[in-house]
Amino acid sequence: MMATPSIKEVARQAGVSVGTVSNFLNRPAIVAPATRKRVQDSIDALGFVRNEAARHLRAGRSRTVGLVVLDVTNPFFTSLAEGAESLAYEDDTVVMLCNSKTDPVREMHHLDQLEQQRVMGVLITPFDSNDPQLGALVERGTPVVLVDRTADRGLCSVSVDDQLGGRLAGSHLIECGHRRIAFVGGPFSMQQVADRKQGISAVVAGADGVELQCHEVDVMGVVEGRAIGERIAAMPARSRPTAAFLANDLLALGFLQGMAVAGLRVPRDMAIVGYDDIDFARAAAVPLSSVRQPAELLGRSAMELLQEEVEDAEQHRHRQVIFQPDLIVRESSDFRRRR
Amino acid sequence: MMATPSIKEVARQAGVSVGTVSNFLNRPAIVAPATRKRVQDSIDALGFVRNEAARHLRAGRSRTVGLVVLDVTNPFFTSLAEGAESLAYEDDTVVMLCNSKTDPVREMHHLDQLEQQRVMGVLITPFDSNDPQLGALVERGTPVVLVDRTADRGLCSVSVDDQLGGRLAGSHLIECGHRRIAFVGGPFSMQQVADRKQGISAVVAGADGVELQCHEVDVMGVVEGRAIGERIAAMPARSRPTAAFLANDLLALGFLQGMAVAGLRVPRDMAIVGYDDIDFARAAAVPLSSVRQPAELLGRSAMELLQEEVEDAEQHRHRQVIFQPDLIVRESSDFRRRR
DNA sequence: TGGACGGATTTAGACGATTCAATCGGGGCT
DNA sequence: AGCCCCGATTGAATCGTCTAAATCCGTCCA
Repeated sequence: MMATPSIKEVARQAGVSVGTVSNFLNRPAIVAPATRKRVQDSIDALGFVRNEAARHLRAGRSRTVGLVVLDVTNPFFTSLAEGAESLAYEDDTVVMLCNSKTDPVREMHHLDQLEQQRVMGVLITPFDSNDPQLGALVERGTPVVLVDRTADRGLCSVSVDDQLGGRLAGSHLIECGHRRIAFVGGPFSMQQVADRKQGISAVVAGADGVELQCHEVDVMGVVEGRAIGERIAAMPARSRPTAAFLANDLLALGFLQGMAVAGLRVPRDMAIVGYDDIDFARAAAVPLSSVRQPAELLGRSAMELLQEEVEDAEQHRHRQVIFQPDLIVRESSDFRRRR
Repeated sequence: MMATPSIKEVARQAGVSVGTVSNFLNRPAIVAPATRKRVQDSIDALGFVRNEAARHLRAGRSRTVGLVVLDVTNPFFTSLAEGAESLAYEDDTVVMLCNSKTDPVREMHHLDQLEQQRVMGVLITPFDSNDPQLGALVERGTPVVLVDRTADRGLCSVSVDDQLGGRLAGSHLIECGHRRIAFVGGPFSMQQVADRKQGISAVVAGADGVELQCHEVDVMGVVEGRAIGERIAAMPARSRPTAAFLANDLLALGFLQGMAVAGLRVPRDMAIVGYDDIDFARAAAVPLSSVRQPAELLGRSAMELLQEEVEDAEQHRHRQVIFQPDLIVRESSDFRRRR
């Protein structure tokens, strides 16, 4: 039951000082080849594994980045995490994935833990970007990059133009001849959702005789989408919308299921446009039109901004990067309704 | 640009020694109320945050548990993580969620990182439970609990009787009158998949005139399920299976989509039984029959075993906990075929 | 031959929190 | 008044690694 050996035991076994072992680990070039071999052998023999906590303590900062997302089960966020991780990997840092589940309490808990761990930085899709807790974290010196949300104050952020996304979806549906359109998303207090709503509202307002019905949900998941779908399907055909724009693809997939259950055909009876363009969207029973966000790129860029800030904190200038969304038209909305 | 204050500055500001501050943090009861207040005030004033790395170094072990899963996008695993996390939360420990994506290289990388961080322990659904890397980790003293997989050697594990699950699904389909049944899953080298297959094979072998077709996939996701579904749907009705048992619900959902695309009705033309009973299963266009695994309980139990082992490493005896699965029958298989 | 040079290695603190033995101080008891 | 006791507090050592400065030891050149 020997404890994990430390650098000290490696040094003793190899007949060198701890400094040399440390040099071997960090700057092998300055260690003589013969010594190098002896140290390597001792490391192998003892099964030495670096103690990250000690390195971290000494270095003053850890090699871990916290990534706090709203929903790990949403492929959009896992793609995003993928992107962040791929960059981190090259940089020999670790991403700690935290799931806030759109719950401010959980979010806070995670932020606490991450701060105690003195993470290099935090990438976060915050529930509320004006959260004082988040502000305090920044205040105390942890670099924070907002993800999928535009920073207003002095922070870096990486986001997608959600209003444009909303406009793209709206214009498309209007062009297809729809005059009663539903918007589903929530909570409306979330900036992303509000922006997408505002986007479609704007184009609807600019078109004659087009009406927009908004439905708010607490959580944007499949189950909620299906429930709303069934409710809308139950409306009399006269007043029922003929198209729906859902604020994410999970909602849209659920909505699609709701249509199937209610016996409405997609896209003939109901056109559907989702958001995010996750893989499921393409693979759905009726392939889903969706506003694509470059999820992986978002993750990569956020990590890039963070690395930039960490490397040169002094003269770092916060930047807000904004990407453009694309509308991907598939079968679920591809039906030209006659006026 | 002040650095984060340490316990030392808190002590100075409060006019006490560092020992007292530490006592305040760890054993507040033995600190005099007046002192307590002064320390608390200083902490608030300075915005002190504990340094986890230092605690960890001193304590010799961290308050983090690594959880390595095969696929974070699979709700089964996120439920499982949920369960593990809920217990960890009570115990003031942190769960580090790692996604191996069914890739041994990624898995290894995560194990390396976790070991360097000297995590309290690792909960893992390994790609291959005989991985020497995993053995080495255990050898060097990190407690490991296998999840959703039964340990053979000296390890704790928490799993579900997958053979029973396979038998349940098989019996059900046979009772419904099906004589040509497909099994889809993969890779077959994974124990869980192999067991489920073996379970259904056993009951099929015990029934007269029933035939089982097995299809192997690399990854058990929606996309793969749909592809297999379309392939099977394309078979001539004469030889096409009338029922399918899928080794997880993602496959089953994809398979269901494949049926819809091909114009086959579920359950009339094709009965479907999935595995895991994730939320999507109930919410699917045709509600999915599924073999339910108590995912959250699995996570909780695994964490429990780990905590047990950590608390009393000396006289800990490894245990293999096995739960029973339940078959949940829903519409996708609820059709009594005449012989 | 002596000194300077330079590469390889060692030495000696940190880093921040914890812990335990040592000390302090005040109150109560004889 | 003297002493003891006990709760509260302090001080110092420790965890494992890193780094800057110091040392060592050949070698080369003047």
